Amino acid sequence: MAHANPRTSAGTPVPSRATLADVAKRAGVSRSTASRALTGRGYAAAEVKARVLAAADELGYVPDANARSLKARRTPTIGLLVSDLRNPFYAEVAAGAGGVLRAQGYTIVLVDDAGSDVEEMAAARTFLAWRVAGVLLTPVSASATQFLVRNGVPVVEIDRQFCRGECDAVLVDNVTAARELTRHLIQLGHRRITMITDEVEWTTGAGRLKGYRQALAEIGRADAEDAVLCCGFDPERIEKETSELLSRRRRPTAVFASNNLVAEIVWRQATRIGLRIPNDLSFVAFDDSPWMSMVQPGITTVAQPSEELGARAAALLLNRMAKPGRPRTTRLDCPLIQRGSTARPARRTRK
Amino acid sequence: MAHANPRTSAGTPVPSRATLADVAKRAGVSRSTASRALTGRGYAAAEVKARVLAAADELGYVPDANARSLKARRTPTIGLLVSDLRNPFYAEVAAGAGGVLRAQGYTIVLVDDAGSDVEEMAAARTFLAWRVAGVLLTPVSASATQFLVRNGVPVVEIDRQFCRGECDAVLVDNVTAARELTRHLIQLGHRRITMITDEVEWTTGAGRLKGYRQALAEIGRADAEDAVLCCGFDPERIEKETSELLSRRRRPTAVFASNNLVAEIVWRQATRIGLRIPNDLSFVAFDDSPWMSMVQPGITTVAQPSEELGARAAALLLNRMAKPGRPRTTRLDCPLIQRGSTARPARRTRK
DNA sequence: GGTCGGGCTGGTATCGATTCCATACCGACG
DNA sequence: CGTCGGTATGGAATCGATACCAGCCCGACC
Repeated sequence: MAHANPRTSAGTPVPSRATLADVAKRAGVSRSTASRALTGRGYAAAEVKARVLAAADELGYVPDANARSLKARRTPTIGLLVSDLRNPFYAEVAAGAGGVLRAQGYTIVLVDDAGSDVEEMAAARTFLAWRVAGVLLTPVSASATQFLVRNGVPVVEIDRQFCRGECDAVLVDNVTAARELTRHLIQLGHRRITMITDEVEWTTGAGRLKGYRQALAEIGRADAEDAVLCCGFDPERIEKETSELLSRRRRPTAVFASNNLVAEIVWRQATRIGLRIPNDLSFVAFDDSPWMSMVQPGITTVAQPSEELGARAAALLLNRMAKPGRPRTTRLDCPLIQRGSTARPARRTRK
Repeated sequence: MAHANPRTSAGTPVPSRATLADVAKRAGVSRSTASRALTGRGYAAAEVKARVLAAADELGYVPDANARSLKARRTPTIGLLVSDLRNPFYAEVAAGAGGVLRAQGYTIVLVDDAGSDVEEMAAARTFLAWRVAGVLLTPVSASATQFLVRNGVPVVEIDRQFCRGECDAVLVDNVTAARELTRHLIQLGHRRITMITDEVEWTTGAGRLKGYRQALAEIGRADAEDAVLCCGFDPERIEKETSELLSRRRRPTAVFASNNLVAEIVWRQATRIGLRIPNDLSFVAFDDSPWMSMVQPGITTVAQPSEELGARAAALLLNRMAKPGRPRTTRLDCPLIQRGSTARPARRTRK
């Protein structure tokens, strides 16, 4: 249903607060004058201005943002849609964006869509209803973005891209980073490298897969398609398939986890099974996460500049709101961080 | 300045979108009828209703939340104020609250105040301006809460409490949990246990300190006040003082980190110095964090039910909005999670 | 002295949705 | 036949802030 009324809220109406009219009356001027005195737009005699300001202070007047937005048909508000706040990656993206936006006087309306495209679409409707000035999102489908763009809302896709050419995007260079990471393993002498990933369809999964393949192609191993373990998003399934993979007699000498969630599961399984890293298994991950620098040995990763991703996206959005133009895609680099989880493969794997 | 105009937003007004009047005209009815047909309040003939619904769909009508809120003088929106989204604790609180609120049709306005009371107060003004139906916050001072309460906004304090008796709160039982944690160390035979904390003034720091002291008092060691290292919030200072403490000849046999931030720093210093946990040093922390179950050995902690903290606070807020009443404080338990970071103290420390 | 223009103020329409009220129609019933 | 109750609809006021416009005063300048 397209217009199910968004739950007309609960509770009682807020207790009446001072309005502009109250301030005006107390200062003995008209609403127009009070407005001018408070906003500083238009003429207001210094003496009158002081009186109005004083009246406002005494009444604890706080202008009603809804009324203001209604009249202005524009709100100093940005919609922010992420997939899962509990994942440090998204939390940092949100923090990065929040810093920039708050500094510019914008308020954030936050929605966590739990990775569901239905929730994502619902959030898009909410944003539109609030007439937000722009939207930042880590998309899980194309539809929400398209819906917003069609309705004239500036949108910036973050981390993943579903609507290339239709809106701005701030991504990381998944291909290059994944290639570097894989090359690193290859240089150490690894040949049986399995990539474990949840998906290979989105720009993230696809890009990382591509980089991984490129590196393998450089040593003539492009055909090793069976070396990719794509498990979907269900943690239990990832757990099961990983465990199965690592328990094989002829298991890979190195694994490449495609993001921090997968990495955590893989690492736990490897540890549980008793594989010593890096002696028995080299381990790399895409997307640095706090624990990766704390476990022993530390995990070799490419670090996504997650906070910067959010900050850049916010800056780009503000720019785009100021002056429309052709959509641009920004791609940030992910530095390779070498820690102790990678080493030469053990000799026993030689045939 | 009380009324600095909240940056009158940037950018151009949103492109005009379909309004209720457009829908009404298209369906050949009045705005009143269209409104009744869409909201379902009041009479509307089935045939007319269908026509209005169709018109709305065709026009892609999305009701303006600002206009609606203005008229209703109430918005289905909750303000959420946390100290640092990058800290998993706050991220989880936010996620927990978000789940409950979204399910009830509420939208979240999020502010991250970076632990600053100035930002906190600014956020309170923003919330008031938006006429939010209620506010959830992890306070860093009393003023924002008091300001909101005085203005009739239902508030729930989370994790910390500055306004006891003035508003609801959802906390954890800091005293009991800290006592349990300390007792655990004592039972293992530790006598020189240092608590490392950033603050001892807020209900969190104070409560944890109290529990720690209670446990020590049970074995007649209540006087060991010098055993508390209170370092403030600056990471470098915590680092320096911790490092100094752990490098002493006669260092404690166990340390108790008062939260996950402090714990991370302490743990890193201990590791850097080369102390083996738990052989050279037993280590416990308040506030479980993902890395604590991944490092070897895992860290013994009391786990704050952070997500539940958020969810319960949200539920409590909704309740309070529905029917006002005396403020209530809910206290959740923190289960002790024993991992490998605690053991009997080494014999060398006997005198 | 009359006109001009700048400083300043208040009245009023407006943003979009909701809601109260007046009106109108219909069948049923006294 | 007149009236009543229930269904249905449109007109108009309202929420709070803003902005346009008309109009005022006053000094300056021709």
